[in-house]
Amino acid sequence: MKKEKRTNMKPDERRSQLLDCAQLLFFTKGFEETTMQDILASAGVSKGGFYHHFKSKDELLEGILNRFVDQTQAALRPVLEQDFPTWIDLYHAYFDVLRAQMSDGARARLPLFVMMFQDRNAALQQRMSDAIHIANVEIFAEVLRRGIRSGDLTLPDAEVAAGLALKIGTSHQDWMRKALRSVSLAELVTTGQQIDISLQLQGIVIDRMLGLPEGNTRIREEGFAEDMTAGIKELLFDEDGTLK
Amino acid sequence: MKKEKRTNMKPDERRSQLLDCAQLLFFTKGFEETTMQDILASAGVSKGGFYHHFKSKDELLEGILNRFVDQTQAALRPVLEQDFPTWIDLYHAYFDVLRAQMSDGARARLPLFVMMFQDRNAALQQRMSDAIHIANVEIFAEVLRRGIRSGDLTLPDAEVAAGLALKIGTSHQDWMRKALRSVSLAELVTTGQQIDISLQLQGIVIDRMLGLPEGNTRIREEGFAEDMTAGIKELLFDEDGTLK
DNA sequence: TAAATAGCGACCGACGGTCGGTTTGTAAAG
DNA sequence: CTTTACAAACCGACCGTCGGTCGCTATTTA
Repeated sequence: MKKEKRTNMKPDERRSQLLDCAQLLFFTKGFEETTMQDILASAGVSKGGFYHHFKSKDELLEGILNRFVDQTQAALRPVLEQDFPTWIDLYHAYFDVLRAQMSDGARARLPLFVMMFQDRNAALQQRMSDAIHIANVEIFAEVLRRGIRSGDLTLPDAEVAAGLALKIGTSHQDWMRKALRSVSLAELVTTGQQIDISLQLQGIVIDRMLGLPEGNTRIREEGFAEDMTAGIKELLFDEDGTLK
Repeated sequence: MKKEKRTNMKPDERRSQLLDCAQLLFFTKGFEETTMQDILASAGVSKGGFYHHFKSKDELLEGILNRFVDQTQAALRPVLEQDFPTWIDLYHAYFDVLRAQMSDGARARLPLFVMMFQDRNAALQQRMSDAIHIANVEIFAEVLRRGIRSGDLTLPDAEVAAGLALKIGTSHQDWMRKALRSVSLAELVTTGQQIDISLQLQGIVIDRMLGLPEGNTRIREEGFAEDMTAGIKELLFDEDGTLK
C-alpha cells in the first residue's frame, strides 16, 4: 500500500485547520454522526497526525466550543470599555452588539438548527447552549453590576440575574424546534406566531425582572420570527403546501 | 459452551423490567457509559431477547422518558379536575403538587445531578430536560388559560408563557452545576447562596411576568438550597474542609 | 548531524446491532 | 387427556464500525 504524501504544518495552523474542518462537519452532520475518518479525510491528515495534536474527539469539540466562547467575548467586551452618558445607554449598546452577533446570517444558520434540534444531537445542543451561556453571563453580569452601582438597578445578585436573563433569552428555541417539526402549513404558521410572541415576551419579562420601563430590552432583531418561519417553510414544504 | 437457563416473561413485564434496569443504570452511570452488556446482565436476558422487545438502545431511553412524562402528567392532571373557589387557589394547588413531585427525596437525587451535570452526559441532561418540559407545559398552560378566562391574567399566549415560566423554573440548575464543581468550601458556600437567590428570583420573575402580586409563585420548597448545599458539601469535602 | 517534532497507517478492543436457530407457551385438533 | 403445530420469546456467536494506540518514518530545527 502506497503511503500518502505528507504535508507538515506548524502546530497552531494544523490545530486550527482541524478545528475548522471538524466544526464544519459537526455543525452539518452532528457530533456523533461525524466519524474521525470524516474529519481526517476533510483535513487530509492521518490518524496519527491528528492524535498528535488532540487527545480525543471530545477534546476537539471542547476546542471548538472554547474558540467560540473566546470569539464571542472578544466581540462583546469592547462595549464595557466605551463611555456612555448614562447606564441605560450601555445597556442598549450591549444588546445592539448581541443582536448583531446573533442575527448575523440568522437564516443561513437554519440548517444548524435543524441538525441541532434532533434528539440524536442532544449532546451537541446542550454543550453549545452551555458555551453560549458561558460566553455571555460574565459580561452581561458586569453590565448589570454597573447598573446597580449607578443606582439604576436593584438586584440581589448581578450574576444570578444575568444568568436568568440569558436563559429567558433562549426560550424561543423550544418554539423553533416545534416549528421544525410541523406536519402542516397551518401548524407552522401558528408556531411561527408563537415564536414571535415568545420573543416579545422575553423582552417584557427581562424588563420586569430588572425593573426597567417596558421596551428597553430587545434581544432579537425585528422580523426574526417571520424570517425564520419563512425559511422553515421553504425547508419543509413544497410550493403547493405539501410536506416534503 | 453451556446455554443459560432461559426465563420467559410476558412482553409487558419484560419491557418494563428492561426499562427499570436500564433506568437505574442510565441514571447512575449515564447513557453512553452504560453498555448493552450492563443492561443485559442486570436484567438477566440475552441480546436477542432484548432486541426482540426494543429496536435500539436509544429506543430504550425514549421509553424511559415517555414513561416519566406519563407518570408526571398523571400526578399533575388531577389538580385540573378539582374545584377551587378562585383561580389563584388552583394556581397555588398546582405548585403544591409540583413541589411535592420535585422535592420528593431531592437530596437523594443528588447523585443523579452529579452524573447528569458532567459534559459527557450532556445528551442525557438535554433529553431529560426536554421530557420534564413536555411533561409540564401542557398542564401549566391550561392553568394559565383558566386564569385568562377568569380575568385574573392577561397574557398574549398561555402556552408561550407556560413554557417560559418552566424554563425560568430550571435556572437554578446552572448554579447547582457550578456548586458541584466547587474546588473550595468558600466557593461552595458562595454558590450555595446563589442557588438560593436564584430560587427566590425565579418566583419573583414569574409573578411579574404573570402580573401577580409578589410571593404567589414558589417553585421549590423552603430550605431546598441549604439542603442541596449541605449534600454537595458532604459529597465533595472531608470533615476538615479539604477537597476529597 | 543529532534531537525534537509532525505525521503515517496497520492494528486493537469495545461497542451497538443482526441473524439463524432453539425453547416455551398455548390453543386447536385428534 | 394427548398430540400437534405455530407464534412468540429468547439465545449467543458473529459482524461492521468506531474511537483510539503504537511503532515507525519523514521533516524541521538547533
